[in-house]
Amino acid sequence: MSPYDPSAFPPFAVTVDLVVLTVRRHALCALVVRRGEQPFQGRWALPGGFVRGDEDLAAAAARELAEETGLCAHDPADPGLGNGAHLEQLATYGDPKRDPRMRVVSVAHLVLAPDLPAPRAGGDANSARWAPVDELLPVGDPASEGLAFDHATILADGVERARSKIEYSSLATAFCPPEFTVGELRRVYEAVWGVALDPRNFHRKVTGTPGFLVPAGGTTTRQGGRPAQLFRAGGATLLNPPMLRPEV
Amino acid sequence: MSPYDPSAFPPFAVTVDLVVLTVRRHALCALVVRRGEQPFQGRWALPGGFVRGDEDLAAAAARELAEETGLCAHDPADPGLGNGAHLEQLATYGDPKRDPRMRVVSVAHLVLAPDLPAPRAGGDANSARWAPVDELLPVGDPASEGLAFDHATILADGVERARSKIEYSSLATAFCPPEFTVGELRRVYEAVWGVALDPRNFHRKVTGTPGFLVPAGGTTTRQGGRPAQLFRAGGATLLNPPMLRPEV
DNA sequence: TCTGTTTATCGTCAGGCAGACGACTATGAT
DNA sequence: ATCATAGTCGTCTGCCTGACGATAAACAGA
Repeated sequence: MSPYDPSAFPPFAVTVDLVVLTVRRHALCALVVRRGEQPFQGRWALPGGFVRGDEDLAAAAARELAEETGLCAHDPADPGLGNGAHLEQLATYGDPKRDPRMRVVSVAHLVLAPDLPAPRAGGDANSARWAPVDELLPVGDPASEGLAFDHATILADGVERARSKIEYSSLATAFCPPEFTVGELRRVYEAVWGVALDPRNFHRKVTGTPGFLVPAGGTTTRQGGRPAQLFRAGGATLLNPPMLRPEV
Repeated sequence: MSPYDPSAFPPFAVTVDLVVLTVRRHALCALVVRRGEQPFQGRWALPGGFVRGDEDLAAAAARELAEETGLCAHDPADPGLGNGAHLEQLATYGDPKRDPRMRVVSVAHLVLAPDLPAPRAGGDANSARWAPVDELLPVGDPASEGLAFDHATILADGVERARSKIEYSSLATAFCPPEFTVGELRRVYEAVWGVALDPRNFHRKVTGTPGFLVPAGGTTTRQGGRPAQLFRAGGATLLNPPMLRPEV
């Protein structure tokens, strides 16, 4: 490797793309924005943008997230609360032909957020929306007429990461408001995995895992039925033994 | 986002860095090369290099791997055998100050390889070696006088990925030669996790998991003691239920 | 007010799996 | 022959999970 002569390496553009997931009305949804320019003009795409010259990758992702949703990203290292969403790096996509205009390497990030009011994208309500991932990812069709660029692949990878990670971590609480009931948490698992879980066994599992949930000292009846105890996410981040995703 | 005016985004250099892990003499080892130039001249670093202008990220990683070790990377999508090592993307590191000379974004990849003969790095036997990861990662000291750049962090992330991934996948077989015994596989787990496992329970677990191991139809006594049956890695990639890493 | 519906929560029971560990087998070394 | 080393098969016990019965506490409507 020779000294850093600018002609010794090809120049790349580096972007961040965001897979922002939430649970709305019992469905796992992703944030998508409508493209206003070529290529893929008019098509839906994942939010994202260029990394600035003096900016860390995670900072760029957090900035884009704030610009698109107003969410304050929550550094995993910082256990501060608030309305912070979970943000983590997902993977990097750098196929030479993924953008027809130039060489772009995109560092995708995964964001898990509680259910939010309608997204705001530059004030234009028509240019950003929450879409159920099932609509964005038609079965077995990673390159269909869906999302722009390779964003269907990125979204699929993000969804798979979320599905597997809630198995062995307490990350599902990132989809919930600060205080939530066991039933609300169960509906998160059901929406993300697309399965029905036994309420009694789920209750036993989550309340029996030390450090997973801490009582918040109140009840709510916002789901109807008998009032349910309110909990906050506990300090435990790793679930051992994991919550098993039901087989096919 | 304006049209792609080259002045609208800062130029980046994109590199791949490799965390190449193997098990030698009961210890988890990583491949490191000695830097011949500034900065960090004379220090050990992870192998890596620039991504070419028309090259995919995985292809760049496979090319660097072949250049450094002669190993043929093994695309996870292609279940072909041979001496192919497992290669997967690890994470991307893009702190603006991680390279003092310029803005470099590095896409780290993880390689798991069976024990190899001594590495060859441009014919200079003194410029590349297998080092036990315990020596490269002094306890609680991610920024010590060890590896160059942020490579200690990258290595730590790669080791942690390997440690957790052999729990729920059959990836540990990537550390073994094409035919291996249950005991050899167990010693892989013991080296990667740094624990002792019960040979009887381990044998029951791996032979009882359908699709994990297939008999290769022979025995060997290369480890001493009673001859052991030889196995090949089966088709199953996911271990369910996982192999549990013992608690502290 | 009574009754049905909804959701939450507690209990019971059987099967499966993991950890601890005993027993036996088949090699090579001394 | 004896020992040391590894491999392989079993047993037992405790824990966890899945299936599911039963009870509790709210609301809606007759």
